[in-house]
Amino acid sequence: MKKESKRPRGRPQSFELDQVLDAAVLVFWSNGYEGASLDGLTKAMGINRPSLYAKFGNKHGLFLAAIDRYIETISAPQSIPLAQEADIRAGVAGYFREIVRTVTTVNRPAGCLIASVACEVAERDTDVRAKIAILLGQAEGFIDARLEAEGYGKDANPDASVTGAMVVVAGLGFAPRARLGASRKSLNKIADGLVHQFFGAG
Amino acid sequence: MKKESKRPRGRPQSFELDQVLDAAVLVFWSNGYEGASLDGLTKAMGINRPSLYAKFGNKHGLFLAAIDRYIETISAPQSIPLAQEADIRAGVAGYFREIVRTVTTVNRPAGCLIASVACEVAERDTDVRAKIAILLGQAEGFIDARLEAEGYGKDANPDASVTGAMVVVAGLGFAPRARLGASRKSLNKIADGLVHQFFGAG
DNA sequence: CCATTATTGAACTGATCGGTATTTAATTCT
DNA sequence: AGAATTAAATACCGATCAGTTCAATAATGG
Repeated sequence: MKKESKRPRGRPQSFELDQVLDAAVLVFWSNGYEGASLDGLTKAMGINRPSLYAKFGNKHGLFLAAIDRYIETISAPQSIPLAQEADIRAGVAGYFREIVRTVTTVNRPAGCLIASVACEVAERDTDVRAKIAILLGQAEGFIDARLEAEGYGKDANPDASVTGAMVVVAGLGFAPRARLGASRKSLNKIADGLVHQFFGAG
Repeated sequence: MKKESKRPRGRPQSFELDQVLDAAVLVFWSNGYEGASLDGLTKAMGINRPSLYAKFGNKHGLFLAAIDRYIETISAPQSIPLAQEADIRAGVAGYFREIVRTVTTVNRPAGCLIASVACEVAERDTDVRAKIAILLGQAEGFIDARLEAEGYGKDANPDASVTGAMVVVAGLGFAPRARLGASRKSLNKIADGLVHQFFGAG
């Protein structure tokens, strides 16, 4: 039998990891990577610099951890409809709707930490580039697998294996549009229009 | 009669405005706004700080001028097919092809100064946000106008007036995907697939 | 030659940058 | 109680940031 989690020896950590990461996510999301200062980060996270460095190594490590947290709490839920809706058409529709919802949620930065910030930084940060490329590749593969399982679009498109990539690229476009101030309503119309073009009147 | 542009009195300016702006474009394109330092900018532009400040006021003014230069030299040519191709289908196909070409040109930063950098900065820079929002609005309007003139898609889509916005959003997705390392070939397949979905087999 | 305008390069500003060293506080173990 | 351990808090580090000033110099027109 394992004894239940024993508390470590020294002074207990006074902050919740996920909680301070959520705060860091917001700062990076709004200010970008270089635009986010350690003062701003520590202030928002409610911890001191040494605690931050003990936990995450440096600013870059914190950024990577924040990206993981964002993927876990925000990106992954966007993909749930892809797996759970009855067919791939409804799945992509839900996927787009979730994206639109997150990129236009008020009292939060517009756009998407991945599409708006991480993809910008990816040009000069190979860690970030690799991480996000894998994430998008998974989404594409998942869509293509369901398409194949449903026998969908094989005849409707010159190359059926490109549909997942098409959906992902189109999905990436919502974030910059939202960052310029597009309304949720207008983006939802675009989302519905895209689904209509991809999968027909349904 | 006006006399032809008389040269000013003193020492002539030793740099070409467009030339130093092209250099600034590359620095911002690769490093982002906050990631671009005045040292890096002046070095790449080949001018000194006082010359830069005399010409552009400050870093932000230089960024706005660089965006204008980018629009003039790179974004605007992308839209030429929209006006010059025989029909809107070929126009959008050329538009996507041009976007893919620019976001994957080697020996230059990946992605797009507008979609990758300016849209990120737009979250905290109202000047940039307004400038880019107008630019995209024009592209959408132009596409919708041609669609209406050609009577295209009115019946194929729940709301014909959304097609321009759909095309622009999808077009915005190429830049982040390229920034993650997508090849020109793969993006061209996506571009062709999108045109196929939007306008049929053609 | 003179007046005018621009370039140059360096020095310099105060602020802020990312990152640390040091001390103090809170806890467990012996 | 006291030693050991871990984290928090303050203050601090050198470097770099955007932006400015200044004096010297260079190129033009009048």
